[in-house]
Amino acid sequence: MTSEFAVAVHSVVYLNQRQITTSSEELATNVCTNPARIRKVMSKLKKAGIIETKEGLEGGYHLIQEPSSINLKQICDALEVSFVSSSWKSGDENLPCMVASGMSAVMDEVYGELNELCRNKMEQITIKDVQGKLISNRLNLETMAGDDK
Amino acid sequence: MTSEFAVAVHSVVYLNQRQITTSSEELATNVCTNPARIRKVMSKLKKAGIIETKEGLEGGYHLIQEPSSINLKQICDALEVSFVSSSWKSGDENLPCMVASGMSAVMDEVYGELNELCRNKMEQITIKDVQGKLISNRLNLETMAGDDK
DNA sequence: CAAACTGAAACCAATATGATTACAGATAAG
DNA sequence: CTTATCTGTAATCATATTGGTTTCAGTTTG
Repeated sequence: MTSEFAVAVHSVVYLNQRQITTSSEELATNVCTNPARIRKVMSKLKKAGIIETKEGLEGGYHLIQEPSSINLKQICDALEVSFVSSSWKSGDENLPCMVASGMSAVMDEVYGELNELCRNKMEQITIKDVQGKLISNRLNLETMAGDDK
Repeated sequence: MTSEFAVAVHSVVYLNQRQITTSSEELATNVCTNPARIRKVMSKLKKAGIIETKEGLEGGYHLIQEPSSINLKQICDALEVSFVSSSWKSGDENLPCMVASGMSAVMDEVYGELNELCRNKMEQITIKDVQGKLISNRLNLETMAGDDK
């Protein structure tokens, strides 16, 4: 699976924390990738109405939705992410054997179902939830460190 | 995602249809891949107790479970398949920013949950079900062809 | 023991993924 | 109205992942 989804979620969380218009370069530094990739991903989020962009001097990206109303399904749909898929196909449509000619279609159906399942799960997680996970992970880490003393 | 899972499911369905000990070469021809890959996948299914192998002359693979009692979770567990995952990580653990340092762990958690979801779904589909899908797809195709006349 | 198979590893080729570079178009500051 | 700074987008390059090929030791049967 491509990691555009991670880039997008990370960027949105960062934008939510910054609260001000942020350039692709600053985002790239935080995400640890390059500005062009950030721009490619963010332009899709813009088309989906999740963020707004501003070109020119002092331009960049900013959120236009509340973190509690943005869910991860909106993001994966905006990017047309496929969580489960495979480009390699087993068998061959033209072989005179039901198994050889039909299995790849059946597997595609299976992958499609799994993908739907994932998308539905993503609908239940918001950016606010992700921020919550970040914070609780951070607290756990600090607690662990404390235990060492 | 790697396509070992497709190779395994395809092979098991074929074994179920053949009912006799089948060589890696015959399986490779049906799956459209090479015998070495078949052997690599099948040796894992053997360790999981799904198939039996026979070395030497007239050797090969055969099922040792009923198609209705083999589910796809058994197969993906045998292969240690990860349906949803990403090797690329956003951010960097060492950056002094909660988002940059913590997002990749959060995304890994998310991917892990999705993977569990997929594995649970796979538990509900048996090899017999897959064979059923194959047959119904085949029937649909024939019906479509009939409509054309 | 000879033939036909699996098991496993090393190596090669093709494909997919991310990085880099470049440039046109937009916008704000002066 | 010109310049600097930003996005949007595409082309190209580098690297990583994935699947294919080859090889050989070990097993089993005739």
